[in-house]
Amino acid sequence: MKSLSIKDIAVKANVSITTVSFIINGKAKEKSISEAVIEKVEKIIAESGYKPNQIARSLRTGNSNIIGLIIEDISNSFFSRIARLIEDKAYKKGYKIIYSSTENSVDKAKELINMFKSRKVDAYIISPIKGIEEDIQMLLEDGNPVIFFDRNLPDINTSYVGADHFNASYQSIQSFIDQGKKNIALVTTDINVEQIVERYDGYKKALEDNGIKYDENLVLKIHFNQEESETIEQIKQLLANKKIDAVLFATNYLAISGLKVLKQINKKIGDDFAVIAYDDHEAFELHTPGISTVQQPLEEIAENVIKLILKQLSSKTKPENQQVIIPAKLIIRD
Amino acid sequence: MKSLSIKDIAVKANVSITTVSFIINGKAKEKSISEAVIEKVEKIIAESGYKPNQIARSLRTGNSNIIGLIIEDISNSFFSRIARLIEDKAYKKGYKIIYSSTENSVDKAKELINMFKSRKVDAYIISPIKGIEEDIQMLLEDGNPVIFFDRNLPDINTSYVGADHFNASYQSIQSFIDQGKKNIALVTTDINVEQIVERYDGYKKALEDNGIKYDENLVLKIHFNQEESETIEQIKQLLANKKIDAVLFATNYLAISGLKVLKQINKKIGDDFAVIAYDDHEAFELHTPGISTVQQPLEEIAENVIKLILKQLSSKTKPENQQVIIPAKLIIRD
DNA sequence: TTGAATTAGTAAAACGTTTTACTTTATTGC
DNA sequence: GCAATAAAGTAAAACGTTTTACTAATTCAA
Repeated sequence: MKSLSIKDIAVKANVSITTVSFIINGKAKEKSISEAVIEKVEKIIAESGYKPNQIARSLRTGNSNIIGLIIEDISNSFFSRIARLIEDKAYKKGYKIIYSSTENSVDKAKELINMFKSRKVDAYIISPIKGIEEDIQMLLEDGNPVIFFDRNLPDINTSYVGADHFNASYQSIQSFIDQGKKNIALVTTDINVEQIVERYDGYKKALEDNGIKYDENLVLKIHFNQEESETIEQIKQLLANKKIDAVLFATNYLAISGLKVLKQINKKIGDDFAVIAYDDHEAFELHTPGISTVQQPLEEIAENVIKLILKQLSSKTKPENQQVIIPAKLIIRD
Repeated sequence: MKSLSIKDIAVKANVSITTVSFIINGKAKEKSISEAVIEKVEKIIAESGYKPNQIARSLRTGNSNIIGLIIEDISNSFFSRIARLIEDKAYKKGYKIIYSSTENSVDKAKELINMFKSRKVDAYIISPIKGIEEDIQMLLEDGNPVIFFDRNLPDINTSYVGADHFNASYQSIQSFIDQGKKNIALVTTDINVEQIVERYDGYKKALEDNGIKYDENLVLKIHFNQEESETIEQIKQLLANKKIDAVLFATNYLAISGLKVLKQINKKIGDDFAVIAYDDHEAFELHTPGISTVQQPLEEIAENVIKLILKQLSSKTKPENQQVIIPAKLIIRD
């Protein structure tokens, strides 16, 4: 019933707790424990199915082999895919991931940080939101490895991995223009984070470079956690503007709402109306016609995040902060 | 730098550690600590930002306020949605969720169970796979609350929450037949779990009840973790059979592969060819025409799971096991 | 007035590890 | 033959809490 402790093993093997601990932690050689004792203890451990209590271990060592992952919403496929990739890669290095969603709420984000802190996670991987700068700053000051991905907070000085949102957005608009589009709309959110701003800047710059005047009526900023029905209503209104011949959606869920609108108002994507969505989604490939998307390099993002985190975890001194910007890929479908 | 401990607070307040502990845990009244001391200590705690070390707490109390959630794959939208719902609901009751994916690997599942065990999670919510019966049995014998959802293991005697897969499948086929379909295919997986078997049984029974002969050539069992390209190839082969006038896909990712095939071979869904997918997905609503689906009652499943778990956690004695079967909803789209 | 009960609080053990500093015995070098 | 070194192992402190059992001072009841 009661689970075994190291003491039980020590008693069974007739050695001290210390000895068992050394063996468990692979320090037997270095601490000169005899081959015979090692074997005996290992046999007993294997037979009894003893597993060290990680909580006691964490309490003593101060680290947990757990990395905390804070994202906006696990049910968004962008995040769930990246979470899965990060989980896989961390797992292979002996780290576990705990993840939790902020739902874009500053309060929830702060609570999560506190929860992770009091659980002594070894590192934090965060897709941050505005308003938690202070909390992050404290983590950094306490010497915790913190890495941002997908989004960055300009005021905070830490490593970041993300796609090149500015260029991806720029290229999307450029491709519209190359197709001869003149009235290009942008549906984005009012979340005030760098990556969203960059997408917006790329949109503006591409227009400007092509001598197209920026028209504020063509930009729709959706409030970040309103009901989808309201979003749909607003997009419908935007599209009532018949001049619009192309739309860039700045996130996949906005694009999905947008596609629902198109279906409702029976507007077809084709030669005279084009759409590009940011962040791929299974629905886009299946859609008829296929929806062109800016595909974020999920695999590379996850790879780099883990690489940077592990580097920090294994080095005593804090390595230089790095900003890894990975090009996104524009996938043209039809 | 170093984070505060209860001792620091005690020193600052000039009281004993015990007193601080009582106050933190809301036992001050009951332990007759004076109002003045309570206030003083609470003020110091608030000002210093002290947060109890949950690890030490867990070590001492033996519970963690964490519930472990084991699912097949967090990047599958069915699981990520349900995870999100469970997370939300648990969170409101003061429980945190740690989740991790098994990827349908028995080894990984066992490892996860061990990891959760050594981290002393208070309860386990599992979408189980065949092959982990023994491990689950051990958890149960040790008195851990364990609840299955989505899938059940017949040999294990514990609570379960899931949709009524048999009837959902039966109704889907019945609706095909009502539309006059005669050659109805089933694309399913070879995972040997109850819910998949039930979907298959529902298919067979509906055919039988309508006097249609079961034709084994119309049933395709996809190996559960093969490459998608292979799956697509196999579905393509199946659909080479021109007689087929309806297909039920037993999971959402199979349906997605199926839709990709339809797109490739340019086969249209319409009067003479119908499709129903199990488990809804954003892509199905957006698809033109809309894809009919069996919608699992995610909200209710999550609700019931949490309700049962919390009931077990709050009662000393283990409550009766319950099997909660919730009707699924067939959504006809076009 | 005294013994019991209440109030206000504390000391110390316990949870299960890791790790430091130590002991004892055997081996080596000269 | 003896000091120094190596080999094999252990006792006990520490990590930060909770909780049990205790003390001391005050109040109460008869």
